[in-house]
Amino acid sequence: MKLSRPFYEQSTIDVAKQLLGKFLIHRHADATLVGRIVETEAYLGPHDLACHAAKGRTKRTDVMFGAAGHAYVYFIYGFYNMLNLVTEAKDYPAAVLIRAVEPVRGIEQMKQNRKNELLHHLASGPGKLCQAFAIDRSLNGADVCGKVLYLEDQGGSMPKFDATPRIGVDYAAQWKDKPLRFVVRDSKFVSQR
DNA sequence: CAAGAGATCATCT
DNA sequence: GATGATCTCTTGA
Repeated sequence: MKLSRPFYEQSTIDVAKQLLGKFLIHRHADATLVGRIVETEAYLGPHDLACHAAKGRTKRTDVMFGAAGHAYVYFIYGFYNMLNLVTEAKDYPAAVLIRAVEPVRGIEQMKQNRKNELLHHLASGPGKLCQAFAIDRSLNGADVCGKVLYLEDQGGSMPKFDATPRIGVDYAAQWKDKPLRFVVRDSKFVSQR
């Protein structure tokens, strides 16, 4: 069952937790790429110093201020794209970063995209995931309740997970230690280093 | 195995 | 002109 807009309109932390175990699907060219989400991070809004929107509304963060259920894709370090899902109400800038998935379908295509044969190196990090799933800034602002890029609940209970501080946000003062990163317990497909 | 550097660019000051 | 929600490779022990 495809996740619809109201799912993304919930509180960002709830969305981040509930996304664990859901399936990310990208219908791209000939291939359908599918992965099971095993790691997410919540970026809570304008007061969260680790959230890009803490610096205000700019061209880059504009999508986060829009309606829930859209993709916020941005480019960083000159190399990598990051995939986020916009949450909460319109004009409230919050999002969930998808950090890692377990490859399920389209694995051959992912290996080609990544130029890497090892299953647990295909999408075990936000930059790798976008490479494997052929996600770039052309998808920024895309509706994830549509037909190209979307998420599915395929049943089953929510996996057991741990909450830890977010990665790479040491600059965020008192926000850097908040347990807003959620990882599926015992998954081999979470981000590595 | 851990640590460090380099790659490379959109965005903001 | 600086910097970052990263990854890979190289180095050294």
